[in-house]
Amino acid sequence: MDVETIRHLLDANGVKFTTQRYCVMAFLMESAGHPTAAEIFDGVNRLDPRSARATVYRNLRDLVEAGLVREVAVEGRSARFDLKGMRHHHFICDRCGEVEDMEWFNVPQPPAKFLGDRMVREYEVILRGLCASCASSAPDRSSNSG
Amino acid sequence: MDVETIRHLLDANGVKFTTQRYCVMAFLMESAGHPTAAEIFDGVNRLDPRSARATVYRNLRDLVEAGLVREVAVEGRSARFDLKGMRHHHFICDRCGEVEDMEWFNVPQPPAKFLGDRMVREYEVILRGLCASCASSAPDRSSNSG
DNA sequence: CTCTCAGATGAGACAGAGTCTAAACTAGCG
DNA sequence: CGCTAGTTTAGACTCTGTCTCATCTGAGAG
Repeated sequence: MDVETIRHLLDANGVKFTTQRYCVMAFLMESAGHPTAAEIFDGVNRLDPRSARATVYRNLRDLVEAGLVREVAVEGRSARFDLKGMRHHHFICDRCGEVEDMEWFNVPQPPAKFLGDRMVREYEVILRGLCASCASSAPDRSSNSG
Repeated sequence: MDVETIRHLLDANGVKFTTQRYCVMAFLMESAGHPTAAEIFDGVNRLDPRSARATVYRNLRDLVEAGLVREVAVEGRSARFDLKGMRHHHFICDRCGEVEDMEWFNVPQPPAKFLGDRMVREYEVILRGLCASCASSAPDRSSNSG
């Protein structure tokens, strides 16, 4: 990914360009799935140890604040991150915890009477179940649940 | 809440009845919102210190497994729990992190072509924005819009 | 290029959430 | 009551995420 593209993205969103921020953005862009902060830290430093853990976390937060990155909350362990580009829904696998993007399909806005005085900024559909690979290898859950 | 009602609920879902599980269920039933594990631990022991922290966490997990309780993940905060009775969507406040139930409204199933081989167990809509009380006291965020 | 300063980084201590273990306990049954 | 499988306890432990402050860096000015 072109350094200048990322520089512009950061700049346009009022975030100062730094090597460390570049690395986080670049990693997120190359990354197919939804890496956790730990995976991002790891991935960024795999190339060359150049970001402290605190920095990765701080930058992730700044990038979320700036609207460039989305944080996906998943039941269980740690937060997962996602470049905020195209709108999409999320599918979360019950078994392996993988988060997959689902192509955006339109969902009716909730009826106004349900909303009351709330101000909706965004919404998405969360689907849960078994991802393709877990579904195909799904034995059963009844024998002994781990 | 009637002890026997909870006993039956647990029994019907293959979960052994214990005082500690009763307390968690009872607390969840009385609880209006979506307490965190820590709040549940706290609430249960406010009556009388009768559950270790590990027990509360384990029971919460067991209850989720058994399908009696739902876990709601919130970005950047600890998990919140919710008695799984009526189907509903969730509204998460950007500012205060509060999770509110939204009355269930129908959402079209995602087009099959998007699903591929995934097996959907359930789905819900997550709405994000400002809850009624944060919206009314919202100063401004508009000076630099994201 | 060099100077300068606001803002960013690094290292590691720290805090909070959640898990694990082994010994003791209890629900449910006969 | 006594048995047994499953549960609870206490607290150490792991992991995720945050904080501090000395040091460093990006980028504009000269």
